Order: sequence, then structure tokens, then C-alpha cells
Amino acid sequence: MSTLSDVARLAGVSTMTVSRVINNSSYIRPETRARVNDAIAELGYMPNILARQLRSKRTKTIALVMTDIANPFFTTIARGVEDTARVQGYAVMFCNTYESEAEEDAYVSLLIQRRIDGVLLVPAAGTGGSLRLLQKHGMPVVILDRNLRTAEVDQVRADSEAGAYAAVRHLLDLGHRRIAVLTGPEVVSTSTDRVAGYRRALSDACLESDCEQVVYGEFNVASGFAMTQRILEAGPRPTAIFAANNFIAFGAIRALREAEIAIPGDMSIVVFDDLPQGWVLDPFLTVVSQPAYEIGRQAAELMLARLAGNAPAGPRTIILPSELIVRRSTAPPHRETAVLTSQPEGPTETST
Amino acid sequence: MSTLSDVARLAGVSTMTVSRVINNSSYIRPETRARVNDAIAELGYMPNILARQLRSKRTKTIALVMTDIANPFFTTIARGVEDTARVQGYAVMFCNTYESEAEEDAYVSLLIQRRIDGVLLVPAAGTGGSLRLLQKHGMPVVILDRNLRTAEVDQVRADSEAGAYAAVRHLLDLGHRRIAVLTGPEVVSTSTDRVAGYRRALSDACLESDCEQVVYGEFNVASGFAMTQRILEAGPRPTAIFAANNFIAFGAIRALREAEIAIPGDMSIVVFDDLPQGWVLDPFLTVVSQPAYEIGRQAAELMLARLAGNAPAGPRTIILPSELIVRRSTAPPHRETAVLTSQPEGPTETST
DNA sequence: CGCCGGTATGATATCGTTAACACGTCCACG
DNA sequence: CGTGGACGTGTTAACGATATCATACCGGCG
Repeated sequence: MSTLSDVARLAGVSTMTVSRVINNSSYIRPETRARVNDAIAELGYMPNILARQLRSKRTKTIALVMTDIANPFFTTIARGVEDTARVQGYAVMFCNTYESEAEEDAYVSLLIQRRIDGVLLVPAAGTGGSLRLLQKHGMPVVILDRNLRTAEVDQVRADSEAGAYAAVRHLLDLGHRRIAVLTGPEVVSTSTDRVAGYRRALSDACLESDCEQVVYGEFNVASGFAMTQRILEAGPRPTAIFAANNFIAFGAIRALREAEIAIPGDMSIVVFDDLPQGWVLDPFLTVVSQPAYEIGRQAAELMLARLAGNAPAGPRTIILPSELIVRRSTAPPHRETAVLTSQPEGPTETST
Repeated sequence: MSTLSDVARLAGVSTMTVSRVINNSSYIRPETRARVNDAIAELGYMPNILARQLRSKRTKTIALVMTDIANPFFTTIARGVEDTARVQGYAVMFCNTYESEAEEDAYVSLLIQRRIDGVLLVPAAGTGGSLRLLQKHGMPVVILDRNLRTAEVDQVRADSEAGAYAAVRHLLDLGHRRIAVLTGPEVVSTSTDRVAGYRRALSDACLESDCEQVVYGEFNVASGFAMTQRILEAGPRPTAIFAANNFIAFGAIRALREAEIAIPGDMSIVVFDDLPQGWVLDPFLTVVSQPAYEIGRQAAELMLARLAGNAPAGPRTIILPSELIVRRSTAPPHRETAVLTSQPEGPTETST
């Protein structure tokens, strides 16, 4: 396999000149450039990226470490990151942790050893050890989606609390008084923030706190299914469910279908996270939509700015708004199942 | 970020000793090893993989370049490759070409620049330019799934011709006389080999060649749909379809359903490629199953043997058998639609 | 006693590239 | 006419690891 000096010898110039031709840096006489290019073509020379990266101390690669790329929310974030990085000549390495801190730590070690330029991190439930490791090694980090309260680090996420507030408020406005929230692990900020929004909406509506029904589980279909079965079996049945994530909602919907509970006739459901346009012909679910692509884009922008050296020293936090999209999975509750108070009867709102 | 010499200085030894501790090569006094390990821990030292790879001229990484990782056939191959490579300490880089030779060439260039140790290649339809490029740069290559007749290179694939023969023979045995084959591009060997098996089965059964019905298209759902519509519209309708790939079959099934043609009542269908176990609760399709995992595993073994230096100089070709699995999508044709000859009436074969 | 092989460590060169600096020409401008 | 900048190229020294060779001690064996 030929090297720079092979090319240099054949073209009758120094290795630096060849390097400059390849990288389009500095001035090169057109005639010299042509000679070098001829030599490159003749030898079929291909630069050794390893040597380049070792010497320049830049790999032109960033990593996106996330918990579950099968989730369309993260897939969309990934697109936002990649589109943004690519135009600036950066490659993106995608890493899946499956919500496991051990996997996350393993990936982070690997990324440090590869001397990746920076890491966009959706932290798995855990103590933030991998963030500390990255920072100890001086690697730029942007935290996505989840809130690490303790950390001095750039962060980008959607407003989970406000989004949850809007979702639950929508249910209250429809007349629901008994609303269950199915959420993820207690150690994940998106999980607890959404519960916080739920609580604020209830207390704003002056409902007794004993009608709260909060179920913690995991952000996946099986857990959504199980949590729904639990609330259907125990105690007074709610008239509406707020699912804190799309996978939880899928599980909930399956459980409701099995129990022959009609949506929205017998049960309204509102979901955190929309599906990307085109996934479903005629979207049915009322959702809180997070700007996933924008989260990815802005996180990448933050990172690239820091790598380019034009970013402020201190940490920056970007919180993007979530948007309630009312569709057909929410409706006023049946009169007979409604409890506690009377509620206004009105037509279902619709929106696109 | 600390380096080997930082560790060496702190431990009071030479860099070579540290390197030997890390790589477990050569003899090290236990006490020295402990001192070095302490220094590594204290500094939080992480080896620079780039430097290691540059100097040792081995990246311990192989690539699997395939046409469509969304196809479960290739997903299974990928698992076979990864499982095999991992136990020998190799990482696998997955690359998708989407049947585009331009994408393939781009990936191959990238892989050469990264000094990947070897490439497992499912060639996209094309002239084999990327294979020549790899070989010019002295990179070990194994060709998977598709046959490159001209090439001096290791190859692993299933027997498409024999598999197709068995599939069509099965239809003939059921009494079908008018059988259409829906296949992929004419420039892909798996596509034409399956047509060859189809032709041999027909000619063995002494059918006139003018009852052949060969449709070339692409290995995807849309193409399967279109090809099926075409054979339904034009000329005498066949009583059975041989789909040369699972995606083509999905499209065909959709087209048949839209035309309200019952399977296997009005039309039998036999498919090249099975779905992985567990994808479908109760498999329905009669298929020719390729040993996908085994293809991946053996290809990786060939590659790793060559990288380890214990492989013969000449190219090796491994052709694995395909297996016909008869299920419920094939049955004898209706008497009124059968043409040309009488056929034995018998019960549908079944198998697990 | 000399030598050999196993044990244990170090010195030095090198992988293929780019950073940093140096040097020379040429032209314009004050 | 000196000088400062644009242009064009080369020399040298890294980047951080490993390959290779060298060195030295030790015990045992002929």
C-alpha cells in the first residue's frame, strides 16, 4: 500500500506538498498540483486515516450514545445529528446502550480510546459516571433529552414538565377527573418531569391529591402493557391514561384492546412522543410531540461550535417546547364513569 | 490525556514494559505489573487505539458490506459474522449499499483508508470494480451470497440453482404446469441462478419452454407487487408463483390479496428465503431456506483464518445447501385452471 | 566452568501523516 | 528602494504506540 512519500518521490516534491494538495491547504502552483494528482492516480494512493488522525489529534468523528435507536424518537434525533454533522465534514458513530449503564460505560471507554472528538449522550439511568469519565479526559459532551441536574455540561432537551402539563390539562378540560399516568423509571428525569407536569395540572385544577394515580415502570411495550393491566385491576378505574412515552402507549393500547375497553369511548389516552410523519397513514393518537429532529440538530450544533472553538466557556442549556397535538384518542368521559364532579359536555377537539 | 510514557514515568519503568503489561505479552515480574497497573489507575490512562493500529498495522476490525441490512436474510448473516468475529477479538463494521455500486465503491474507499483488516462483501449489481480495488490494495476479501464468476477470491453462498430447482420441482409434483418466476435484476447472480434452477426443473419435467414465465425486477416489495400485477393482467394466468426473494413475495402476496386471489386455493406460492424463527407465530409460506447464519459464520471463519495466516494461498468456494420447507402456501392447482396435462390429486404436504 | 534457555526489562527505530517553522520569490506600495 | 504581504515549497520534529534487537540475571546441565 503506497504512502505519501511514495507519491512525493514519484511527483518529485516533498511529502508536505503532497499533503497540502490532498488537504487543499496553503498555496500550490497549478502545475505542481497536477503532477501530484497524476502521481496519486498512478499509484492508486489512499491516505492512511489512522496516521492523519494520530498526528492531527482530530478524528472528525462524534458519537451519539443513546438508549434505544429502535425508538422513532431517537431515530429522528439521530437524523438531526447526522445531517448537521455531515455538512461540516464530521462522521457520526451511533451507539446503543439499551438503558444499561454498564453498556454506556463500555461505549464511553471505547470512544475515549478511539479519540472521538466529542460525545452526544442520552444518559442511561445511572449516576452519571460516564459523563465524569468523559470530562476527566477533556472530551466535549452534550447531554440530550434527559436532565442531569448536577452537571456542568451543555444540555439540549424538550420541556417534559410543560408538555405533560398540557397533556393532562387537555384531559381535565375534557372533563376527566380520574387520570392515571404510566411512566418510566423513577431515576430518569424525563420520567419524573412528566409526573411533575401531571401533578401540577391536577393541583391547578384543585383536585385532591389522593386521586393521583402514578405508575412507574419502563419505557417499553411490555411495561406499558403490564402497568395498564395493573391499573385496570386495582381500585377505581380511571377514565383517561397519560402515557409518558410512545412504547408505553403501545403496550397500554394492547392491554385496553384485550380488556375490550374502547378508545376514546371508555378510555381516553394521551401520549408523550409522536410518530414520524408517514409512519401511520391516519394518525389517531393525541400526543405531546417533542421536536426530536431539532433536539438532534441543536445538540450537534452546540458540539460543532465547541469543536470549532467558538463557544462560550460555560455550559449552555437549550430547552425546546413540546407541542400538544389533539387527535382522536381523547374525548370527554362517559357520564356514568365520571366521578367526583360534573363536567362540560363538548365535541372532541381536532387538529392536524 | 495521558500517554504510555506518562504511565512509564510514574511507574518508573520504560514504555515497553507498560505496553507489555497492557497487552499481556512477554514476562513481567508480578511486582512490576502491580506498579504499572497502579500508575494506569492513578492516571486513568486509556490507550490510544489510533497509535496502536498505526504501528501494529492491524485494526482488529473487519467490515461486512451488504446490500440491505433491513432484509432479515442479511440481518441473520450479520449476526453470524459478528458472533464469529467477536470471539476472536475482532470488531465488525456494517455498511449498507442499498444495491448501489456507487455506495459500494464509496464504502470500499473509506474502508481502505481506515486500513480495515478485511472485507466481507455482498457485491451490488455491478462490474466488480470495488473487488478489484480491494485486491489492488492487498486487502483480504470474502464474497458472500452472490457469485462473481470471474474472480479469484474466497466465496461463500447457498446453492441458489438447486434451491430453485427443489422449489419448482415441488410445484410440478403438486401438478402445477404454468408457473411464473418473479426474480431480481438480471445482473445479480442469485437472481439468474434461481431462474436457471427454475428452467432446469421445467425442462426435466419435459414442459415446452414456451410455458416459461420469467419476470425480472428488483428484490423489494414494490417490485414484487408490480411484477405480480403484470402477470395477472397479461396472458394465461399461472397457477403458481415462485418468488425469488422474501420481499418480492411480500409484494406478490399483497397484489394477490388485492385481486382477491386465494393462497393456496387459487394460486400457490413458494418463496426463496425464510423468515427467522420467532418473527411469525405460525409460518404459512412454503420456502427455500438458506442457511444465512451459517453463511455469515463460515465467511467470517474464512476471513479470520486468512488474517491469522493459516489459509491456503488459492481461493476457496463454499456452497451451502438450501432446504425446501413445505408449509401451507402451496397446494395442487384447481382442476379447471390446470392446463396441458392431467395431474395427480393428493393431500397437501406439510412439514415443520 | 561455560553455555543455554527462561525470565525480565530497556533502547531505538518506525508506522504515515501533519504542525510548526523557515526560506525564497515576486509584486505593490509608500 | 526598502518592506510587507501573497505565494510556493521544503525541513524537521512530533503524534503515541509497538517491533525488533539488545542486555542482564538466574539456575541447571554437560
